[in-house]
Amino acid sequence: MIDVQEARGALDRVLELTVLLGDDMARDLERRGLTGSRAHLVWELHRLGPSTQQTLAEALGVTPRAITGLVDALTDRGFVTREPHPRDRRATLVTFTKQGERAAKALERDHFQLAGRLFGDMSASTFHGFTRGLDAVLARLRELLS
Amino acid sequence: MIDVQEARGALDRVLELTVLLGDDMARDLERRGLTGSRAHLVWELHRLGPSTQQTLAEALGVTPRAITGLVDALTDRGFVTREPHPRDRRATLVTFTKQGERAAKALERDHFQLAGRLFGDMSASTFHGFTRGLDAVLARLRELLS
DNA sequence: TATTGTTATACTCTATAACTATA
DNA sequence: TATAGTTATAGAGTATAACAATA
Repeated sequence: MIDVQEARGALDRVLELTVLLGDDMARDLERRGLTGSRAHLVWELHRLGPSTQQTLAEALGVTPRAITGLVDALTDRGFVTREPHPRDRRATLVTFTKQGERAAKALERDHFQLAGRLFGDMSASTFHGFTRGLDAVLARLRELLS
Repeated sequence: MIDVQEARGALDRVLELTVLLGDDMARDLERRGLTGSRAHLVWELHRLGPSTQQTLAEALGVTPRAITGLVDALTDRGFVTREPHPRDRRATLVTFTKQGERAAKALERDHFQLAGRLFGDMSASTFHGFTRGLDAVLARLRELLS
């Protein structure tokens, strides 16, 4: 249905969007004293509550070893602590400090704010046209990757 | 105009799109023996023709030191060579080998193919609704980052 | 003096493999 | 035996700073 050149133009703009979005979010994270990977851990910990490093490894899709490094860095910077697991002495429960809690809530606020900035002023018809196409592309991509 | 929760849902799906797109492209690159950063250099070199490392540093938005590392890796793997600059003995011209040329063309083909897979089967109205919203979001984002 | 690309050093993120303590 | 998390080691990407060769 769609011309190849037109499709390519759309893909290029989608890729530009991913780059700019990454830049914008990295800017926020730097202000919060977080890198992308550390923020991802904070985000998931906020979603899951106090968690073992195994659980976090699965949530982030990285090895347990990578979690050790991220938790070390977040501990050094005062965002989280390692607490003993109440029923398994092999495991630790990664837990927010007050500062970590505040940072997680700030990420949440930044996220809402960004959503508002990107879409808040859009007309309903433009917005729904966009999300309709977006869902179609997402469905295609999930199919390609499965 | 748009509800905050709806906007957030759209942002989440855009972020999911960036992740899946990254996964899909990384899969192609691995097949070509390239990492993301090295492929980016190959892509720009294809666009620019034989270039100094300074030029590539500006094109990729990284420091000259990072280019040294990428060119070292691409040279070791047979994608590019460092040729003397004809008029400036300080500089080198990074130049494709036959293999590098083939890889660049393969990236181009993969790119078109991905565009076709994502958008090719889309109805014209869905496609144009999508690109209209996409352009609006891009414009917003450029504004935010400027 | 300024520029090109390098070496030196450091930080971040990631992986695999071997190991310790515990289950 | 299996699991949780560590140490050891390695590779990739990036940055700043000091330096050599050349402009």
